[in-house]
Amino acid sequence: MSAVVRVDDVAVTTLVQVLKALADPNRLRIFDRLMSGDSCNCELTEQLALAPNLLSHHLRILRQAGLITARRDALDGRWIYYAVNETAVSQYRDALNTLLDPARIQPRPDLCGPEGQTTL
Amino acid sequence: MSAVVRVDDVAVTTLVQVLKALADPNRLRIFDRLMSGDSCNCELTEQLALAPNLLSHHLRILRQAGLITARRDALDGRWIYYAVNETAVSQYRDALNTLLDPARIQPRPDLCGPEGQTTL
DNA sequence: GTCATATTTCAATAATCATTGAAATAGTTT
DNA sequence: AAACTATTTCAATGATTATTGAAATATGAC
Repeated sequence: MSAVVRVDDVAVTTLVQVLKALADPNRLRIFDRLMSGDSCNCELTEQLALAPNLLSHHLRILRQAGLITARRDALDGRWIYYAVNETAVSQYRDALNTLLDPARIQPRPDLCGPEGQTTL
Repeated sequence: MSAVVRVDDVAVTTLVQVLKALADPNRLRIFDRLMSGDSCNCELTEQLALAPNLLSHHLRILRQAGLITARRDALDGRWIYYAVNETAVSQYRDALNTLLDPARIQPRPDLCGPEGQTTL
């Protein structure tokens, strides 16, 4: 029992998309900022010293990965607030926890090379 | 107290390198295979249906990110076994756990747009 | 030494992606 | 309506990177 857990079960494609979204210095900083609370494009533009259109590009990638969400200001619809998608983030956290779980590391006595034949 | 934790503290560059290393379908599968025990190039070539030199390329990136290690067969040095670097993986797991920790998500009443002015 | 094996490195191509500046969209104000 | 504002989309460029085939390295067998 306790079949070997493979990441294929957790959908490689989805996980790769999330990892790719975070595997960029600018996006990692954007995401980390959003963990400290919602923010709009203009605010991030100031804090991170990036062009608004570049911000918009990175925000879209984070959104397509499901990491963040967008909503318009209730009083002035020109502002768009970005926020961390808590449920998705928790889900991805669990997936990465499984992927990197040291308990999953298996011993390997039957190596394919000559060394693996010694105990046979 | 409880200063806002930023990922800058955990070295953005290192984390990006690790995320980049895993943000590829082939490398994610390679890493997941190695979680099931050490393996050599030839074995991965079969299992993943990739060219040996391509495997070698991806294995190097995983190694440069600190995720895996390499050692030669004790009896026949032509074989090279790759294995997950347990201490590094645990460390990266902790870092990602912090990055994606839902408890870090902060409320944001003072939004930069008009909506944030309502309660003032 | 030569030959065979496991793997890596090199060089080139193809694809992906970050960045930039200009134009377009959506919303507000007057 | 026009003028203004926040943001996005578009098109183009430059940089990175995955992939491929050929050559090189390293080790062991003869």
